[in-house]
Amino acid sequence: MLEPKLVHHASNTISRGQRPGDVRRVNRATALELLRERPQGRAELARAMGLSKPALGGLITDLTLEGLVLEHPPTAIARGRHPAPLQVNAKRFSVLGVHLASYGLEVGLYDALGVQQDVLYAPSHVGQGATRVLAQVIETSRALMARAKKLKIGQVIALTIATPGPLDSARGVVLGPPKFPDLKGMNLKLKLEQALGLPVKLERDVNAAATGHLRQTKAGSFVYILMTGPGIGASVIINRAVYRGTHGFAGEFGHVSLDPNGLACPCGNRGCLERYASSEAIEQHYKKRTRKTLPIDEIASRTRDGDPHGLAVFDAAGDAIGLAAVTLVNLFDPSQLVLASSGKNFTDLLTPSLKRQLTKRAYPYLNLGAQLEIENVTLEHPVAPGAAECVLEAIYQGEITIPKLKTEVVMG
Amino acid sequence: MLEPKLVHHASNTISRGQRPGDVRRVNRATALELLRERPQGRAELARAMGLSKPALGGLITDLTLEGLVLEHPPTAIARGRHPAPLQVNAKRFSVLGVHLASYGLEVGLYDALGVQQDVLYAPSHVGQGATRVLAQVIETSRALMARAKKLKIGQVIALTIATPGPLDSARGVVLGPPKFPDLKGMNLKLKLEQALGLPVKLERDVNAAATGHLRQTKAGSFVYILMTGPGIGASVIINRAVYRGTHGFAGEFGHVSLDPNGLACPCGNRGCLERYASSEAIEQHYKKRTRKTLPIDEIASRTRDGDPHGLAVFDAAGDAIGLAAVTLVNLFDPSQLVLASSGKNFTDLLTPSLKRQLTKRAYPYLNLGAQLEIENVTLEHPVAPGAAECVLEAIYQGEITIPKLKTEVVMG
DNA sequence: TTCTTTTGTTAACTAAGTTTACTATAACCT
DNA sequence: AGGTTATAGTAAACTTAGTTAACAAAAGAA
Repeated sequence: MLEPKLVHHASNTISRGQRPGDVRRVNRATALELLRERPQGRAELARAMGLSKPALGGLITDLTLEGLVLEHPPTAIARGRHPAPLQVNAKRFSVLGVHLASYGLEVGLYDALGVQQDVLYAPSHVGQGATRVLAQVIETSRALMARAKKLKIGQVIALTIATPGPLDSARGVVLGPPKFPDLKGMNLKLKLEQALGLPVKLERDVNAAATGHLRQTKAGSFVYILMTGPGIGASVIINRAVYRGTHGFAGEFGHVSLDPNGLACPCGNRGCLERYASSEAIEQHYKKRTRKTLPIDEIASRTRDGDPHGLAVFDAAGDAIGLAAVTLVNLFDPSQLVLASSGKNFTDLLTPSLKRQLTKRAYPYLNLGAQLEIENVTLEHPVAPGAAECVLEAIYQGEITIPKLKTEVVMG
Repeated sequence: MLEPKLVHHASNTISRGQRPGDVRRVNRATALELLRERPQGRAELARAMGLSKPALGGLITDLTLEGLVLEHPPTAIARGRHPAPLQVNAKRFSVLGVHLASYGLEVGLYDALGVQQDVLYAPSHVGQGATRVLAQVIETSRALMARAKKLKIGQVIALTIATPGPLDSARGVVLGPPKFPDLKGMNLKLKLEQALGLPVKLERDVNAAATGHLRQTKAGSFVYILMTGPGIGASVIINRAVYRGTHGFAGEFGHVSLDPNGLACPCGNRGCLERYASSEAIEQHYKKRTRKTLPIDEIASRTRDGDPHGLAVFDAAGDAIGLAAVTLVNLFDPSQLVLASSGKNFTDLLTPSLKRQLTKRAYPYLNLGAQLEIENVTLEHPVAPGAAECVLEAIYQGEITIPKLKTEVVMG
């Protein structure tokens, strides 16, 4: 058995001092985040941030000079002088969001606000070797970048590639997974950066999807659960940031064991949730009951039409996820559970039994399970836009630098 | 069934702007933390914090004027001018750490460095009603404060009371637990503040113990597991801070379910870890095997002498904790697992089987379980000093204000 | 037209850093 | 003994990025 030397990544907690520059960096990022949520005037933004109007004014002047923020003519709202709405310049630059899944590849082009402008899908070459897969990713990305030039949109400046874990996000190396071993050990980040000439971030598919969800919600802490074919992954969001754990492996929800003597799982454990409640497991259970091999979408659609076998298998899967979720709630105490699936969403079929288990078993003494909010994500492709959101976040936080505008303002 | 309205506490993530004052607050706290770890000179501290020497000098001048930091005559170390060692003034003030357990009460007196100066134990009055328990806590604390006056030590300025959860730490209200219902609904914080005239913090016993452990370790993220009589609680430490979850209920490790159809637990779930592996469960299992009713300490001691029944029951308990820990590792990916028990430590008897389960079942693909570090805490009373550490942290971070010195320096 | 309200800017001030230069020690080496 | 070198701490001038107070600009209301 190989024994990879695991590296600790979680913020090394260097007790460092702060300087005035840190203040500016934080305020800059905060201002951009708030403006991305909703365009607004200087005064309103200053209030939202708890800063004085002059301080915020200066910040905006900087951002405007960099071309990141645009000012529009005032619009009538209320009494008094009308605010000049500031908004993030959607065309200042653009990014790619890449979703490399075992079943296929999706590359999307997104403007600076994260709105999709173009997208390309490609059938999977997984199983044909790492070189082939890598080439496919590079080709598709280049194709999209070529098409981007014809659109009136800012230059592509960075990308995130999202793929199933485990990964070493910091170094950009793919470490697995057992079921998708082609890329194992490849430094995907480095190869892509060299081939495309752009900064690249590597991210777990679930974390990307959850990051995308952050744009849609105001909740600060939640658990995002993504069901993709054979797997069930979770992303734990704490204070609006992905919680990664020491090695970046946090959130392996699919391997919560429901039965220590249950079915063996390639992960090495037994009775893992994935074996009972993943899309593939649901398909298998349905087949066992009906002798029919149907894709999950079809099973879901029949279930909505009242198919009792469908109801039974979804109910059982919901029970299983519910049991695992009880553990999750006991350990994390999240405010919300977000359920997503790739492809047509079917998680709403899981929620009744899931909710039942939670109500019955998660701290009933305090009614915790009953009060837990459950949200179903209806997006069919949550990962690629989420990947885009990951780079955007890095860009707006100043981790990735934005190339300067040519029309630079020079002081006389 | 009562349905308490749960309040979300987890940092409300108000996207607030930063000001220069925030910089100072952070740097001040960081400097004190580093000095608490080890006395050192200005230059060294400046390097550790990444600040310039003059900046740090100013910070120290402030702290010295407040009496929080003392400067000692230089001591020979190396070549060049010798640094004047700065250290936190242990006698500037003192605090109380209170551990209210179902089996008894412990109140300790700690100096500003967290070193115990005095301690009082009292037999439990739990079961005799909330008023009685409260009176006992107040009496014992007053007694210790009276004794403190005779010691040459700073004034007692605050205290933390640690008790089993669930709690509403922010408001200071005890919400449970099922097994220790006397105080349910009482605002312990408020009552103690009124009776003792000091700021009071209420904290989960496990969180207090884990906070205490933070002083002993450099690890940034770990899970601290505390076995107390009937319960097994965990405190999740992320970036050297307790992770609380949305309502402050994170870390209910004892209620990870090992078997959805297992033994019923008062928590409402079935097959909870506590029912298999708590000290009380171990005692019961031992009794079942041997017909002897012995306290856990005695069983542990016999096990060390080779008692096969003891070996068997500890092994089984370690297996159970190991299974639950696999889930914990899958979800949190901690760097370390810290095991503690109140009373004579016996967790070393659990580690062999625990480690075995982890190695076998926690991400064997990446050898995660095998590489997870397990640490046994040998302290017999980890909670009270941990409680003291909680207040100290709050004080040094500026959340609790330190009364001014009488010998105030006044500018001419 | 004038009043009121709200936005955004200007000017002067404050907080808390940084850099550069200097002084104070102390060890080491002729 | 006295210069050299290394290190610690302080002083002065400067920089960054806030704050407050005052005011100009814009727009609806009286």
